Amino acid sequence: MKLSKKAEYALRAVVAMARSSRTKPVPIQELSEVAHVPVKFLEQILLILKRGGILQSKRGVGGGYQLLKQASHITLAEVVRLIDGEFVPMSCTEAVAADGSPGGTCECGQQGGCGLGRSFSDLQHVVNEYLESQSIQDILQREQPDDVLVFEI
Amino acid sequence: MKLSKKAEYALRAVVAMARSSRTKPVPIQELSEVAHVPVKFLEQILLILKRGGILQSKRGVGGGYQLLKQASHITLAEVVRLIDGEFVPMSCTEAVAADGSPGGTCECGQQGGCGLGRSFSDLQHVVNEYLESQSIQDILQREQPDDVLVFEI
DNA sequence: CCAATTCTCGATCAAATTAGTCGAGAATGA
DNA sequence: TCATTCTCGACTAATTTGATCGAGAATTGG
Repeated sequence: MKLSKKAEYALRAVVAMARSSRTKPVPIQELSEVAHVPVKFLEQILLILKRGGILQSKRGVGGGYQLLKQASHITLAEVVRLIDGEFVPMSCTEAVAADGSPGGTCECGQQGGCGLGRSFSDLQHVVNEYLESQSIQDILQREQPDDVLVFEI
Repeated sequence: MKLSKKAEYALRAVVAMARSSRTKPVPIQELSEVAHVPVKFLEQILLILKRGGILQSKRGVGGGYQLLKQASHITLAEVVRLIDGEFVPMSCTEAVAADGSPGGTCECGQQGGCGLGRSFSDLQHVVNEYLESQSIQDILQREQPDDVLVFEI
């Protein structure tokens, strides 16, 4: 019941990019150092974020990655969903439709959604709403200024 | 980012036991059928729940498992924590103390807790509070009476 | 005491997932 | 043309997950 390292690294990378006031692209190599993420692993991650419309890239000298949107318009949910997929706490939540109406049959054998499915479906919504509510900008504002590592400009 | 099958099965088993009005112990075999969980796997699970103080067992003919507490006094949190351990959404939340005071150094390199750690620590609390708030009795009340399978008495 | 029943428990196992690496290649700019 | 930097598919090692197996110990009924 936790984020994958990949998602955690993705968040770290996006936060690090948002922290920098630099307008030039950041090479993977440099981002890797600031965010404490293995280079080749970060490579994969940034590619996913790019395909997901969060970043843009530029090749060659002076190239690297840049945020495509403002930090205040990128939510935790967006990043996490791209990497780890939707948060689904257990199999039976899938049988419960958004409006609570009966869906398919749960793996547990009951039809129209079981009590556990309903309860965990509520949890799913609580979590999603929280992740949607938090932007990368919000994260920056909760950092302690004295301990933060920023790119050199 | 989801419960293990083990935790899901544990919840199903506890809910099934709570559903039954029977006062005699339920054998693993029977529980396995009602809860749709493989017998030998369920065996392991029930043992954990027993050691965790949720169930009691009795051997021999007429033996089986029984809830040790009322359904209204068993929370989802209790069951899930026994099987899957504490919900910790990411590594950096560990560096944030319960009161928000600076803890150790995150894996991300920052000291006194990073912004991500603080935000996910909040999520952790939201989730824990939800799971603590929901009892097995609450789950029973959300079942649809017509579709539920109960033990024969 | 014997046999059937039922829990106990450690070992083992296959498949899936996770975390991370490698190396070749394509685009870009100087 | 060369250095730089992203692109991308393949690969691997370790871990976790989801089970299964089999021997054994307790309990009850006869």
